[in-house]
Amino acid sequence: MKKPLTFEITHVCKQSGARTGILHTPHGDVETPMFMPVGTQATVKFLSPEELYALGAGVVLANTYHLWLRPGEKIVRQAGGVQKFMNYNGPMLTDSGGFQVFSLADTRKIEEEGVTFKSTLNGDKLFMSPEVSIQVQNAIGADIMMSFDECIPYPASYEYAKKSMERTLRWAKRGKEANQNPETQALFGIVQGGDYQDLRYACAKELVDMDFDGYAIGGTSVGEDKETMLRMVGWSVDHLPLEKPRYLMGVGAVNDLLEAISYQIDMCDCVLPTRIARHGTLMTSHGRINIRKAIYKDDFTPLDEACDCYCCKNYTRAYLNHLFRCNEGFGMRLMSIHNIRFLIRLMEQARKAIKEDRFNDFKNDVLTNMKFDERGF
RNA sequence: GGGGAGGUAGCGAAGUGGCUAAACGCGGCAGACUGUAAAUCUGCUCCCUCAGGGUUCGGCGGUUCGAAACCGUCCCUCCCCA
Repeated sequence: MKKPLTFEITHVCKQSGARTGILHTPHGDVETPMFMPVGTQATVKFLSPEELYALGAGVVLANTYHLWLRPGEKIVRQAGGVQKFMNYNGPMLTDSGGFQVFSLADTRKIEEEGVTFKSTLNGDKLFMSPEVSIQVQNAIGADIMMSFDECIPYPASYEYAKKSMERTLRWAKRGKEANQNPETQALFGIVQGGDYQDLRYACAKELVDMDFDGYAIGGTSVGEDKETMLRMVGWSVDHLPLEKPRYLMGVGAVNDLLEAISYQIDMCDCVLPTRIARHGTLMTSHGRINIRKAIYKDDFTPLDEACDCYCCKNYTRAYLNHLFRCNEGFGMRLMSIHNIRFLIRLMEQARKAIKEDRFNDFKNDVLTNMKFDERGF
C-alpha cells in the first residue's frame, strides 16, 4: 500500500540524542523538528498564506470540530479540500476535535460511542465519534489527520485516566478502520494516560501495535507544571518507534519546545504565539515583552533586533505600541508574524545545532541568555 | 431680548435625602494566555502613613440628625426663537 507520509531521519545529535528529519507529505517536504502554526478556522488569524510561506511555516493546523460546525465539511470538500479552500499549498494537519473534548468540557458529554457536544455556535446537539471525526477529516483532506481522543484535564485520578485512555485506544482503532483515504492522508495515534507511567506506557504500546503513520503525545499543556509535563512526555515517548514522527501536541513555550526536542520530538503546534501576539505579548531574544506598556510608547527600536521577520525589519516598538492601543488589525498581523517567525527561527537554529552535535549547548544558551521565566516565553 | 436644557472622578454617563468614594462604558496602569468558543479574560484606576483615615459631585450660603441629590444666589455651557 502506498504511504501518505514518510519520515526520514537525517541526523542524530551526538551530544543530546535529538534528531533532525524530513517529513515527506503529499504537499511537500518539511524539515523537523518544527513548529506548526495553528489555523483553527482554516486561517492562521490575521495571516495570509503568502505570509505563512515567508515565515517558513512547514505544516499548518486546522481544526476538525470548528470546520465541521462552520462551514461544514461538505463545503470544504466541494472547495477541493482545505488547502484549496484557504489557498495554502503547504502541508496541513487537522486536529481531531479531541482537544474540544477538553476545552469545551462544560458543554459536552462523553460516552463509549462518542461525544455529544452542544454547538458553540447555536446550541444544536452534535455528536462526534471517532468515525465522524475521520469522515470529517477525510472531507477536509489535510495531509495528516489525528485520532479522535479524549484530552483529559490535569490532575486526573488514576481510575479516570485509565478508563479514558483505554477508551481513547478503542477510539483510535475505530478511527483507523473508518479512514477512507489511507494512501493519501496520514493518521496519527495519540498517547494519553495522564500523569501515570504505566498508563502512558500501555497506551503507547497499544498504539504502536495498531501501526499509525506517526504518534502524538496528548494531554499535556492542560495546566500541569513543567516538570509534570516533561515526565508525561518522557513516559509517552519511551515505547514509541524511533523511525516514526513524534508530535507533541499543544506545546509552544520556548523552553517546552527545546525540552521536547531533547525527547526526539519532531513536531509541535501551539496557539500560544498567535494568541499572545493578539494580546500584545511578544517573544524576543531577551525574553518576553508586553508591547502595550507605556515604556514602549517612544521606543523607536525594532521589537527584536536579532529577528529577521518583516515586523522587526520594518517597524518600531513605538509603532506597534500605537497600533495595539488603537486596536488596529495591522498590529495583530505584525505581532503574529513576529511570534510565529520567532518560534520557527528557534527551530531552524535548533536543527542547525543538532546537525552540529551541540544541541545541549544551544538549549542551555537559549534558556540562560533569553532570561525566560518559568512560563518559558 | 424671550424661552428651554444642563454643569458628577482624565473623558462620556448613571444616580435625585441615609444602603454613594459614587453604577456602567471609554481611556490609563498591570496581570494571565500552551492540539484557539480568546483582537479575549482578570485586577487596579480621588488623596494618604491604605483591614484605617482624609477630601469630593460648578462656586458660595442655607434647610436637615444626615445632601451629589432640597432651597437661595452667583458663575459657566449648550439649544430654540427674536
